[in-house]
Amino acid sequence: MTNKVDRDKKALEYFKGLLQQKKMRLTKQREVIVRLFLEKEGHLCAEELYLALRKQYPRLGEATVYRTVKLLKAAELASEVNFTGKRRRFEHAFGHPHHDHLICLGCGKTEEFVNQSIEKIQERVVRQYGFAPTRHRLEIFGYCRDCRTTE
Amino acid sequence: MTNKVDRDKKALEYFKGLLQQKKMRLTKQREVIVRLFLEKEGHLCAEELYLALRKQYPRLGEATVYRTVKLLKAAELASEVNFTGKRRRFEHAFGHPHHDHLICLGCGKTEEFVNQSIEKIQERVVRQYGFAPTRHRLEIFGYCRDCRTTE
DNA sequence: ATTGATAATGAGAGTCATTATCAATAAGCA
DNA sequence: TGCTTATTGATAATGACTCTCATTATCAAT
Ligand SMILES: [Mn+2]
Ligand SMILES: [Mn+2]
Ligand SMILES: [Zn+2]
Ligand SMILES: [Zn+2]
Repeated sequence: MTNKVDRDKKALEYFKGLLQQKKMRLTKQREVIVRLFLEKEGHLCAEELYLALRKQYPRLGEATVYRTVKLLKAAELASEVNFTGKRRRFEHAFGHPHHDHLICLGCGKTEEFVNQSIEKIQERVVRQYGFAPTRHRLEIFGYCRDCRTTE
Repeated sequence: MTNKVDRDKKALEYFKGLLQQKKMRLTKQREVIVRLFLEKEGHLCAEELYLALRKQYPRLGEATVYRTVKLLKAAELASEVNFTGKRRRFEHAFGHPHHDHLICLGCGKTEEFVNQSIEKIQERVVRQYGFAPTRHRLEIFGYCRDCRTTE
């Protein structure tokens, strides 16, 4: 049962390893962006990371955050979600297995779920179509317990 | 077994009815845009409709197409999809029941499927979370029969 | 430690898809 | 056939990135 702290540490080490392997450099900027991304939970966008970091690092550029977040995705430390059609958001992927989402249209809250039966049936579906899947997303929009009208 | 022609005719009538009901006007532009949308199959975007129509109607404005397509969605004649994160696309909704998608990352082709077991299990999932769903999307990305490498 | 090659950064310009603005036009009812 | 006003088309504006490029910083080799 690895806890968050351990996982984040491993994730960072993994990221550093990848950079070396690809002859990319571990810059101060990349480090602080990755650290903040790992520390925070939920679905973050580049701008949020940028705004949170600019206080302590006023010289940090927004483009660098966009670049780093893209890098994180390529490194599979982050996976992208986009529920609203507006901003791209990123969630932890390192040590976080696949899951699907319930998205509340009232308060914006999201819940994660996994259902093995659904996953299994999907395998059958793709087989029927001769389709070789690489990833999928199942997103259910509606109203959470707190937001649904109780009538 | 209503055929496409009948369904499209009904869809157009329904649209006209809605306009009247909302004291909106049935303009020449709206009519040709809706007609083309209904006539074409697949996932269309505003630009494609615009480009196809500008030949015959060179004075048509692109903004009008964007506006009309939004109207079509509000009228539930169209439903929106966005597989790539780029352009918004619209597919027929009138007389076309819910379905999910297989999207080929090789050739861009999409296939539609419905699986009642998956739909049923989703109902169980949302019940568990006290969630009141309004809609969902299940999109499976990968490679179709023609595009998958046969190794 | 110092150097040097070059990867990365920051500021701002550019892009793309879409939306807003607004004067001119045209539905549709009287 | 007017009259009211919803709608249009041209264009400006916007949001969310992405690119450009001169400057800076990393890091392997000395
Ligand atoms: Mn999630
Ligand atoms: Mn479809
Ligand atoms: Zn809610
Ligand atoms: Zn294909």
